[in-house]
Amino acid sequence: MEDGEASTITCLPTTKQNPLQNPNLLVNPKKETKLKTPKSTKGRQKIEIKKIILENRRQVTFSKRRLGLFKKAAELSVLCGAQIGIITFSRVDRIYSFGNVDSLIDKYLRKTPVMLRSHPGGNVANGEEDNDGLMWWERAVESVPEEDIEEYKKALSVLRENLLTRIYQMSGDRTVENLPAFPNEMAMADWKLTNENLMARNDRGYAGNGGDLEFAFMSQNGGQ
Amino acid sequence: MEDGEASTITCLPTTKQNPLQNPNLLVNPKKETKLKTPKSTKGRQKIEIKKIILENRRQVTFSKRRLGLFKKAAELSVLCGAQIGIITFSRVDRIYSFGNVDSLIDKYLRKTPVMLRSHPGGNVANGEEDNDGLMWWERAVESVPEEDIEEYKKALSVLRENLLTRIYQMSGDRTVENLPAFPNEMAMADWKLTNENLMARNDRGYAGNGGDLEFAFMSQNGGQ
DNA sequence: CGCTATATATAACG
DNA sequence: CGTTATATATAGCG
Repeated sequence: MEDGEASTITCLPTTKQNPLQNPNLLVNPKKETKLKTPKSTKGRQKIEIKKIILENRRQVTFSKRRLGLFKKAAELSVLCGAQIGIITFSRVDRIYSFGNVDSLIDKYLRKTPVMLRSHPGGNVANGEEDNDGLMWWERAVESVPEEDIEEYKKALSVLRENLLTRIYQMSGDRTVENLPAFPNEMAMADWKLTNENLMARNDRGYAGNGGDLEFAFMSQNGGQ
Repeated sequence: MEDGEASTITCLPTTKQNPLQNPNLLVNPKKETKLKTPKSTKGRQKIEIKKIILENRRQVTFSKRRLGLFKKAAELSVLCGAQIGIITFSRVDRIYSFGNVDSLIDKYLRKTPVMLRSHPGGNVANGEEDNDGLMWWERAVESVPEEDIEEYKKALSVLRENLLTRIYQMSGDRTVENLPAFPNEMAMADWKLTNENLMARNDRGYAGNGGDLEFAFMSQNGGQ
């Protein structure tokens, strides 16, 4: 990324011309005797996407790629005006995050059906706002009337439980697109196949699947 | 945008013969008429990391890059055994997530210092476990003794408040490396350094819908 | 969506 | 951490 020149189209040979060509390349690449290839490095080698064993090497890779990932995220974020958040836990539980994680988490949780399910008997979709148009979980704890505190406690508990449940409910990866309904176990462990159709479909499309949509905090965007 | 600086092929390859030159270029290095070798495509063009205006184009880019991002994440996840979660909200609030988001969110929230700070007077670092080695916020709400319920409520409230605060406190990106206890701002600076104003609008006002609060707690690294 | 020509990301190696 | 040689990701287009 750190190119130094904003080269637009200029009158240059379309192909890379490199003044700093490698010696051996300048020579006739064809016939070669035992002249050793002075290639300074082997360059980027193809690697298999399997867990890197060497602790050390893995660490390095983690650093590099994490940075790369974040960079990509940043670009995507600005190119398309999207909000992106990334949370990463290294093996030692060190947290590396990117973006307004907190904000996104909140947004995510709100849109996630799980929370709704936790609601102590009530249909949020019906708009069961009590106070200032805020949903029960949005209200400050203090505002919860004493008589409802029991329910509130229960709700919180269930919420956490549900969350945890869902956690173990799936492992591998998951690429779920939006959720008018419940996150469907979908494609996960696909990319394990190879780095081919890693996350393939999943995009666009499953709007009325399960149909067990019980929550409706859906965004009001119409959209595009 | 389509534009084109059509003035592309006006120049001749100034280079001396590059042995590895593109075939079509090899054919006629000289001024050419309209012989069919128009290079099927212009190939990947360098783009500026600025918000893409054309709705259509942006959509395409979003799809492609999102996929790429997720793929990278998947690879990183496997290569180094790290847990990665990505949440993405498109402009229209469509959620695209990758990984065990729920799990990570939970983990994230638990490790967040904010929560610790929210503890009604207590130093978690000291290991103030009450019940089964669980921290107060890990215990089911029901397990909170009646006499502590007030404190508990208060704590929850503060927690929420802190979260909210932190949300607005920062924008753009942040790469915080977590610590067992309190977080410490760091890497972010470097990141930003390397990538100039890459990110800028990770967060736009989505304040129009009555409450975009989020969880966030402080960013205590006051020290730093 | 699939292609192609390039822009980028990075595995190896000081 | 900086370099180098390659493996990948993708912008532009049909």
